[in-house]
Order: sequence, then C-alpha cells, then structure tokens
Amino acid sequence: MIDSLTTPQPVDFADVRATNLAVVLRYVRGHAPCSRADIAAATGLNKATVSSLVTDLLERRLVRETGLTENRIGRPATMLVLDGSSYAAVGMEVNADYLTAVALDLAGERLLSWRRSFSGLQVSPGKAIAGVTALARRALSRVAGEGRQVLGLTIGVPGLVDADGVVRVAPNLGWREVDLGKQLTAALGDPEYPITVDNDANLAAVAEHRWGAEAGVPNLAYLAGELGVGAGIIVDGRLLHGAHGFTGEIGHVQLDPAGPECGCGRRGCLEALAGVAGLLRRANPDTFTDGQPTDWEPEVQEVARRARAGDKVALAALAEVGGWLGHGAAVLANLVNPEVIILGGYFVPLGEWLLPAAQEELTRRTLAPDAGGARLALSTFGHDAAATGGAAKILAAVDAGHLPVPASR
Amino acid sequence: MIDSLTTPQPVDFADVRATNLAVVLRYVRGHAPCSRADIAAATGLNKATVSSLVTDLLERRLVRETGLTENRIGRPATMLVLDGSSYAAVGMEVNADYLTAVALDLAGERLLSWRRSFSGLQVSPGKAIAGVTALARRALSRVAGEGRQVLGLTIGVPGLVDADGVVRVAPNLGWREVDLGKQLTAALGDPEYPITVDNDANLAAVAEHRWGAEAGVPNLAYLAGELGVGAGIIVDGRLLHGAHGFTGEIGHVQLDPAGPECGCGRRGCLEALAGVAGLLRRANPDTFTDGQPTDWEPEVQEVARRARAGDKVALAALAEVGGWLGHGAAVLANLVNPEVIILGGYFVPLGEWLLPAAQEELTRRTLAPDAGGARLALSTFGHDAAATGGAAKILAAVDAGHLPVPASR
DNA sequence: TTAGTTAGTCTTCCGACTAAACAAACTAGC
DNA sequence: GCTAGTTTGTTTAGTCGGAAGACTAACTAA
Repeated sequence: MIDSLTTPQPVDFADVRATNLAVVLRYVRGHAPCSRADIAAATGLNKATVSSLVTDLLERRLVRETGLTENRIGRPATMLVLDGSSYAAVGMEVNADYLTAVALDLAGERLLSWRRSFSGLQVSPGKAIAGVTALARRALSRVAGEGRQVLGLTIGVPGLVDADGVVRVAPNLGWREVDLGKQLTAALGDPEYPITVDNDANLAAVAEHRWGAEAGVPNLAYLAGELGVGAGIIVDGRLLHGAHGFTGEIGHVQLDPAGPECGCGRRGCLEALAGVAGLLRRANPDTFTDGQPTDWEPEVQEVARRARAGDKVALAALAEVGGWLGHGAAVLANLVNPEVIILGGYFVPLGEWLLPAAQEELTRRTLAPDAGGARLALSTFGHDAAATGGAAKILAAVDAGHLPVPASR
Repeated sequence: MIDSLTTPQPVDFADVRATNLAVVLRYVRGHAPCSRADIAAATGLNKATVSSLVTDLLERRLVRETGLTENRIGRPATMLVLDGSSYAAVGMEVNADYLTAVALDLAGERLLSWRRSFSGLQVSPGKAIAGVTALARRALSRVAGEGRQVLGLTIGVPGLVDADGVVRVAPNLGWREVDLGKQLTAALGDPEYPITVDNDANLAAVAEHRWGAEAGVPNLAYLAGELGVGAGIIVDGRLLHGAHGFTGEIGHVQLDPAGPECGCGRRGCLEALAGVAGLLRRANPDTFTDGQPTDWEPEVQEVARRARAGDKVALAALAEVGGWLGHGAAVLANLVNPEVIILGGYFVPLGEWLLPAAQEELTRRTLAPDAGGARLALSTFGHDAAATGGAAKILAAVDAGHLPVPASR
C-alpha cells in the first residue's frame, strides 16, 4: 500500500517509478543472482515493466549483469546481482573511549572498519568534533579514491539526539546542546549527500535488523551495556524515534528504589544495576572505586577470566547483574513487545554468564511468556555495531526508494 | 513518499488513484467547507485531477457539494464537505463491568453511544460473546435502518489480543484463548466489512489521536486506570502492535519490589500501586477488602467526594497513587518518548488530585525534562473511549486509502 | 531436425496525472 | 449597463508508466 498518513502528500508517476525501482532493487538484494523473469514472477510486476526497471537500475549502476546463465531447459537467463561498487555509505560512532568509522558498499560489503581510541570526556566538544571530522575525511577520501559515490554519512552518539541532529545531552561525552550535524556538515564543506546524527543504540538496532543474526525480524530491540544502558527499538519494521527522538532511554528507569546510587541522583536505575560500573562494583567489592572507568574493556575481560575460572564472587555478580538485565529487558518486552532483544556492548563478552539469569528473569516478568515472551540474544557485531547501523540506515533509505542519481555519464 | 519497506509490494495506477483520493478526502475532512480550487492549491495536484478525484468521491458519496458559494470577487466556488451520511463505523468495548457500542458516521459524528451493564467475570466467554453479538446486532441494524453502509466493526478487550484477533489472556474477564474475532464474525453471518479485535487501551489511544483534546499529536500514549492498568502507544503517528500485538502492557512492570502484592503474584507492580484496587486500599485502610470490586465507580466517586471535603486520608492516598502513576508514566516517557500521556479510566474523575503529584514525579524521572519530558493530560472521553477508538480505527483506514466501494447505484 | 521450454523485448493499450486553454459566473468601476 | 478583471472548474491534448500479449531469442531433449 501507499503510505499516506501525513496530510497533503499526493503521488504521481515519479513515485510509482521510484517505488517499483526500489521493489526490484530489494528483490535483487535479497535473492542474490536472479533473472528478470524471477523478479517478474515474485513481485507480480509485468515482465516488460521489470525489463524497463532493470535497464534503469543498470544505468544507475545499482545492479550488474553477471552474464552467467543457468543451465536448465529453455533459454538461459542473464543473472542480475547487486552492484555495490559505485556507491558507499559511511557510518561512524563517537563513544567515550573510541571513534569508529565503517563504510559499506551498496551490497553491504564492508569497505573499511576503522577504530581510533579517543577520550570523549577529556576533550571539549569542539576538539571532539575536530577528531570526528578528521576521521570522516579519511574515510570519505578513501572511498572516493576507489571511485565510489558517497550516499550519506550517519554518526551515532551515546546520548539524546533530537530530530534535527542536535545532541541535547550526552553524559558520557560531557556534551550538552552540541549541534553535531550542522558542524560536521559545515566542516565537510556542505556535501551533496545527507549527514545525519542518531543515538548509538538506535543505529545498532538498525544494524541488527539488517545484517545481524536476527536480520529481518520486524520487532526487535537492541540493549546496549556500556557505561550507560540504552535501547534501540524497532517495531513493525520501523525504528522508533518519538516526539523528540529520545526513545529507548531505559538506563534511568528505576528498578529498585533501594538499589545502589546512580549518576543521575536516584537509586537503583537499570544503568546503576547493570551498566559496566554496576557489574564491576559487584565483581570487585574491595577494589572498585567510583570514578567512571574510561576504558573498561580490560576489566570486563578480567571478570570473564575469573568467571571461567569459577570465581564465586564473579559468578555471583554476573548472576545478579543478569537478573537485573532480565528485569530491564522485561520492561522493554512488556511495553513494546519485541520478538527478540539483542544484547550488545559488554553484555556480549559476558553473555555466557549473564544470559541464563537474564532470560529466566525476563520470562518470569512477561505477562504471557508462552505467547508474547521475548528471546534474548547476543549481538554478533563487535565495536562497530552503531557505525554499521549508521551505514545501514543510509542503505535502507536507498531500498525504500531514495535511489541515487547516476553519478557520471 | 510511497511506503515500501515490506518486501515485494509493487505499485500501479490504482494505488496512485487510491492515494490521491485519500489525500483529497483527508483535506476535505480537515478543511471543512472548501472548493476544488482550494484543494488543488493546497495539495499541489492539478485542478483537473482534483476535479476528477472529487467527481469520484461524489459518486462514492464520501463528499457532498453544499451548493453554497462564497461571496468574493471572481466566479463563486462550489463548496465541498464530508458526507458522512452513507456510511457508519461501529466500535465496541467489552469490559468487566459493561459493554459499549458506538457508531460514527464518516465525518466522525456520533450516531449512537450505548452502554449496557455486564458482568464479565461472572459469565462464561460463550455467554459474554452472545451478549456482545446481541448488542452488535442492535447497533448494526440501527445504522443499517438509517440507510448507512457499515464500513467495519472493531471491538476492544481489556487483555492481550494477538494479531489474528484472538484474545490470549484477559484476566478481568476471565478469558484465555478466546477467538473473539472469528466467533463474532460467524455470529454476524460473515459480513462484507472487516471485524477486528484490539486491546482497549490501544483503541482509546486511537480515539485520542483522532478526536481527543490532543488530536493530531503524532506521539502520544494513553494510560488507562481501571482494574488493570494498560497503555496504548502511538509513535510517529502509528499505533504500536509489536511482535504479537502485546504492546503497552505496563500494568505488571514492577516499580517497587517492596510494594503491595499484586494479582500476578509479584509485588509493587504499577497495577497494584495505581490500579483502582490500589487506590481504594489506600483510601479505605480500614474497610478495604481484597476481592476485586466489580463496579468500582461509586467507590471512586466517594473518594472524590472526600477529597473535595479535605479528607486527609483520601488526599494522602491520592498523592501517593499520583506519585506511582507518575513513576509509571515516566517508564513510558523514557521508552517511547510521547509528547503527551493521556490518562483515562478512573484517573479522570480523580485527576484533579492525582495530576500534580504525577506530573512532578514524571518530570523528575525523565532524563531531559526540558527537552523530552512528557505532559500529562486527562482524557475527555467518557466510558466510550475504546469503542470510539474502534470506530476511529476504521475511519482511519478509509483516510489511509481503503475507500469503500460505492454501495448502491 | 523438430518440438518444447523459458527469457526477455516489442507493440499496443489504458489509466492517471499535467498543462494550458477555455467557459462560466461573479465583482468592480466607469 | 457595459467592460475589464478575477476566480472557478471543465475540456482537450499530451506524457508517462505499467499491463497484456505477441513475438524473438536461445537453449534442451529426443
């Protein structure tokens, strides 16, 4: 169906063409090498129409003929594959500990995946943006050097990002009211392609939705455990943004009024119970100090090592944190009813010990576990989930019909 | 733009026509008496196209010429208004205490609003469905008697309703796995129009979104306080359904592990703290007994009376419940970021005393109250919010392009 | 070599929108 | 009262994109 909920948005032929081009493009993406006849049969479009659409896509270099023909009875088919080579989408992430840049070609092939250490809290927003710009420039010139047209750049930030790309608050970067989108656009010289900013968990959810182990599941949530805890929520195939773009802020939902103190001033927030600091406090009752650890990865690895070795304190800490994680996941499950909740961040390396307790608690707390309960799963992305999601978001826009105009010719 | 996220869904001229018919219809609905020229100017459609579309809508009797012409320079315009008279949408609600039926014409005018007392818990699902069917028949024959074509029937149920219209669990009706949609369809003799089932809070949210005091706000939630507490969530203009249709089940989110016992076996769920029983327990510490009150309205009125008279116990109970209500609303606000949370059910008659504490608590608990905080508001619908929403959902489908085929002629 | 099968293109048609001219119906002003 | 001006809505011609089906191409099988 045609979407027409927002008021005066008439439709004409260009829209029909764009939509059908996108339909064909998506089919080619999803069904690897396929012929025009396949497309016509599957989509219901007329053979002639498919031919015309494919010609258009070939001219735009979005699709390529492999020449290979199958070996069956009848005339052999010229097979089509997605031609990623002419385009690239760039995703980035700013985090307390690192900057990440990922570039994907149109087919989703990873062109580059860079990571640079970075101290978000120790530099001013201006300096941070300079660092981001530098990394973006390198990534952009790399893909441009390969002759690719850049389709867009999306950057993920751990904080509240409004609809205009302004970072309203990012506690773990020390940012308030930073207009990252505008500044980055200016620094990169107002390029043609769109530059957008989004919450990191939102982007990670998009990555999972598109290329993760649970790709294609229309209702999923991504729950990221880092210094903060945030969620990205996809319902009915759409990423939720809400009135101001601040969905999924589950980190400061209070689970236990008698719980440990949280940075926000309250007690027993999910973040305090199941954020990195919450785990490390419990796992290291004697040595833990309350300053936010900038680079917590070694400490998390140490906890994993102890758990593997059977350390009682570590195992108890993991079970308890797992329980709170399940409690938090249950809030998500009850409110937005995802089919699967994908855990990211430090939950992944410790998943082996967190998951059993978390899944049990989650199941206990969902109203109809047999019918509506959510599964927990571990993210298969590494540190580049959000950056990959940023690139994925751009490719999703192409799939939705915003085809790039042919660059040369 | 044309919506094409779900995979193979090509578009042709019929879709273009349907979309543009809907565009014109929505414009007429929103801009009361207006001329063809107005529509063309506002939508960007060509005057000739608008004429053609309007002719089509006139034939379908969705729109009517008022004949009235404005008194300005130039040729007078023939004004168009929505013609509700040929169609009707029926919404119903099954509740623990009553059955409701509402019929609206296409313009949203209320054709009937009936309420029948009913004891959900004291009759079998079969008997209950017989009662629903009887009321539905009366409503349907009434609107049919007025010469109206029925566009659809939607029925709201306080419980988990899956995507197929099966009521999986409805604690306050004592239902499990009741295929209400199928049974009602059969009982009404497989009519042409769609018969659907949805959660009552979901439907109430639709009603608010369409005709409430906050109509048109694209991000809103409806929080219903009855025996249970449930939410309907609209994000970016769409009602959330989730993987199984079980969104908004906030009633058994635990806010206080040390709180009062809840029917679900845990402690301190929002429902136990801020459901009707939770309030009455606190307001009547001496006389309250724990059986679920079937008809709680008189008792709520009594609490209101006492509050008005300055009764300390009642005021303290209301302040405390208001606080928990704000806490629950904050969970909603942090997860799905609505602009406004509309309170329904018993929260309305007691809103005067609940709101201050609730709003304060909500504001305290949202991460960026200045930027993303949600407002609380009271529903302006009475008992027929869900039923009205059921009818509204059908009219929304018409607005989205599912135009009825012309009945006669 | 011929029959059968499948792929893809070509041609014709139709439906829906645009553009621009035009007819209709009014007001304003001399 | 007549003309000029203005606005509405229809008519006509033209364009675009998809559907249907004939047709060509290229192969397998026997």
